[in-house]
Amino acid sequence: MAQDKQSIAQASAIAADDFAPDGDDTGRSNLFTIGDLAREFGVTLRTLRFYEDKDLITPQRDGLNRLYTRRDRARLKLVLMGKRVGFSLNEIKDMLDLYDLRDGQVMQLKVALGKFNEQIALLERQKKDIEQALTELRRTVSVVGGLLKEKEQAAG
Amino acid sequence: MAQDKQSIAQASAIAADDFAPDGDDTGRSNLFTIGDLAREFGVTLRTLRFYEDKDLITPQRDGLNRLYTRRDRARLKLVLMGKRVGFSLNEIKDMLDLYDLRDGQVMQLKVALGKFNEQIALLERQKKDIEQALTELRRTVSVVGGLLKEKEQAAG
DNA sequence: TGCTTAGCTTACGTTTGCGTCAACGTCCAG
DNA sequence: CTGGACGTTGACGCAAACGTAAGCTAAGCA
Repeated sequence: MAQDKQSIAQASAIAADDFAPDGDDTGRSNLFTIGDLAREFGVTLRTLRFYEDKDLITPQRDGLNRLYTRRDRARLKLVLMGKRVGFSLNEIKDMLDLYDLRDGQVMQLKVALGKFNEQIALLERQKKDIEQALTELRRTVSVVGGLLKEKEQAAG
Repeated sequence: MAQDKQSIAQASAIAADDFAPDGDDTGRSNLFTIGDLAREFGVTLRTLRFYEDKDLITPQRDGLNRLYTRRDRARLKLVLMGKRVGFSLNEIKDMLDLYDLRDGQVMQLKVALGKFNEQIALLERQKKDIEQALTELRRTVSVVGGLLKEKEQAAG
């Protein structure tokens, strides 16, 4: 089953800002090390490298060392949000790529909106499945519980 | 995400009978071929062989061909029910093995009951996770939807 | 100089549940 | 004799997301 363990950690919500054309890169602390981001978002270094390998985030380099910009950080935020709501990394990549095309902004937002709605439908189905499973389990528990009572009385 | 596709097909409910000491094997049609069971339960041959490989079901042989008894059939039923409610094949195997020990019947039923309740708790957690994801997605949809309206108005 | 911290790359391992060939054997109807 | 239907045993493939070494580098500091 999915949605397993640690659904804890960073659940930094998405803001309209995260969908802005290009995060204002004129602040001060604009560069992060891999460790910085890992700590901030509660992921491992391996994870960040993995995401890079999958072209989800593409930090610059200072020699060999990775340097993440605010834009990278924003992307990571979107990736993690995507994961939380059940998208696969591939789906997330598709959306981010689409976003990068920037063919007018509107198109991509519409596409994303579509995927979000699909995902909502999917999650609702899963929720139903789980509810059915719960129903069956509870019924079974009562059946088995009944048997147990009998047995214990008989043996008691 | 789990609970994916085909949650359709055979959802033959569990009855108290399925937990009986040993299915009365004195009826007539007591032997089934692999194809029989596959059709009856809507699984593939591959699946049944796979279950055998995992020691979930251990049919006899007629030469090379598998022959399933009513007991095997009952086990299969339990396996599929276990799957429906989210147990892994390993967990299911553990329970079936335990069941086979038959150290007094009561003990195993108690253990199973415990696992069922754990699973109920797990599913409830997953349900909550999904609900949270849904909440976040819906919020995001409204945010993105808002952005879209703005953009479309601006662009006319 | 030696330790610690932080980072790097490469690459195999893990888990779950089968799908999908490949290459044959067997038996029955036509 | 031939073509299906039904069955058999391997055995590789896959998807997802990293974990987990192994082995190396470079900087900082005590």
